[in-house]
Amino acid sequence: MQISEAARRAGLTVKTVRYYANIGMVTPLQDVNTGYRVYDENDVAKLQFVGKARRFDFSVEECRELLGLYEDRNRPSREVKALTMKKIGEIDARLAELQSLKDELSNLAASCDGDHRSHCPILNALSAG
Amino acid sequence: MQISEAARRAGLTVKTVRYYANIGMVTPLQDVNTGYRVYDENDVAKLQFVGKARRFDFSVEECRELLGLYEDRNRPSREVKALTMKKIGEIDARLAELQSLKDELSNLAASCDGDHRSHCPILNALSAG
DNA sequence: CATAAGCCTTCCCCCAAGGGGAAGGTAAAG
DNA sequence: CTTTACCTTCCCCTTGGGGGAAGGCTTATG
Repeated sequence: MQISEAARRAGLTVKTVRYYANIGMVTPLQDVNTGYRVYDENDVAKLQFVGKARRFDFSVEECRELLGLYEDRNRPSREVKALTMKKIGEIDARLAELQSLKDELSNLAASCDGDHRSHCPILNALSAG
Repeated sequence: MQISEAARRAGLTVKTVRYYANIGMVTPLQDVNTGYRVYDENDVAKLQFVGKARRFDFSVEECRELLGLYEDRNRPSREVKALTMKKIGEIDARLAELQSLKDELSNLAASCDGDHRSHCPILNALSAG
């Protein structure tokens, strides 16, 4: 099939699929005459896999790694789990960071009247050394 | 003072301070002879303000807006509060998204033995349509 | 036959928010 | 006089593609 159908079936944009081909992540055959990329079922499966992993916040490089593990029928599940746990750790760290930011901003917002007057504890806090 | 001292006092890198000058956010005077940027106390205060707002996850454009409000002695505190509430909303949305991702990944990780064998529910989930 | 539609290709610039480093000017100190 | 430590501009790099130009292919229609 052509790239647009592969993209549609994987739930990705054509640009994205072409990008994955360019970086060597999902590499279809290429028609010698037309230069068109030709995707098969296996390519579509890989595209879906990567799309899903991306939605799980795995980076493109991590997706490449997962894809390698996915294609290696004999890899230990340990490796996949380790990558997943690492990602969970990163998400945890980001959650804590964002929660802390939210708490501080909430405190500031609560202390600001938010009316027509100019007095503003938020700006005061931002400008305090 | 020169840019390195301004950067040091604001807790920013020289690159960052120069960048803020280039995009017109904190614009110091420039020595006609040497071409050196010359910062005064007010510039440093603005740099500190922006640095703090950036740490609160405000984008550079939002910082520019906050800085405008900060410099307008007569603006209603309503405007600042609105920007802050908007940012809190964005953080909330990201928190929910990350929490959901974490839950899903945690479920997957829990179902995977993570041993030397190749059976891996994580990969199976990623490859499932 | 001409041409328009609808695919496809490569190529280049764009985003945020700077980081890294080269090439070159300036100033103060030894 | 030269070293050292500043400073400047300029350009490429990052992530994960998006937007669009210029051009090639095939097919359908007038």
